[in-house]
Amino acid sequence: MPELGEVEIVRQNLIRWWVNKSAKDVTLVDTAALTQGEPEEFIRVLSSPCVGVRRRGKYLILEFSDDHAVIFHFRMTGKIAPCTGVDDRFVRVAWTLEDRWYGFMDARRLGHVELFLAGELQNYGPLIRMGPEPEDIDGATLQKNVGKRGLKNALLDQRVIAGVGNIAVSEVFYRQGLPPTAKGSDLVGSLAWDNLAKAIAEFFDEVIEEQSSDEVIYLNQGALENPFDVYKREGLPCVRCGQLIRRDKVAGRSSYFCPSCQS
DNA sequence: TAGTCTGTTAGACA
DNA sequence: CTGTCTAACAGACT
Repeated sequence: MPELGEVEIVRQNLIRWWVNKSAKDVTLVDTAALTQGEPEEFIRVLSSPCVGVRRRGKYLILEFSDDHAVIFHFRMTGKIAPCTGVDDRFVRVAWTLEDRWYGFMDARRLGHVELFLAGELQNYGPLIRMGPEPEDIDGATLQKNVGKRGLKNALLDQRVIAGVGNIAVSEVFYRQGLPPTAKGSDLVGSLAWDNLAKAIAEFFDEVIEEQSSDEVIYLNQGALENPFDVYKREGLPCVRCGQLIRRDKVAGRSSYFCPSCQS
């Protein structure tokens, strides 16, 4: 669930499911999922009471009562959701809470989990370098962090602003009328930057509002309906002007856009 | 069938 | 500094 909104939904779910409780039946199904820490200690920590769940950008941070923390990163296809048990398809870590099974599921196995002492978190590079959360960043800071480079490339850089992914870029650019190839230097005036910062935060607020559920379903995993305005809508009419949505590769990844509204 | 695409990101390279 | 490419991996789609 790679973008900020989906990770936040998982955070809120875990607060309901796990905080002030202890998991049982903790099983590291795929030892390769654990990229920092020893399996035995990891299982012991996950079995101790969970005292808090935090999020920073796309990183999910679970705090446990014995002064350890566990960080999940879902990359492309990972998620934490209810599951059937250790034999469920794609399950990499499984556990029970109040006799119900939950798991870290990850079809592509690009995601991972890491074990830390609570005090070590402040030395974790990705968190140290991470830019401000969308709800905290102002236009001037965003402009400074982006500089003059390609806007899409910059926004995907987690040091510039936390949590933005490829979907958010397409959707926010559409809402702001920006072509996918816009440069930082194309955005003139503090108002334009304030609006961009606001649009990013609003996009994620809407995702959290509209997609909250026990299991986030990705578009390519059988979601009933595409909830986005342009993302994955190549060849379909723009909802504002009727022109056909196009897909171009920008910064190495697909950008969906309306050639008329975004020029 | 084989090739192409994928909601991420660190690291290599030009 | 900037941009572009790749690998890590595996499933779904054309």
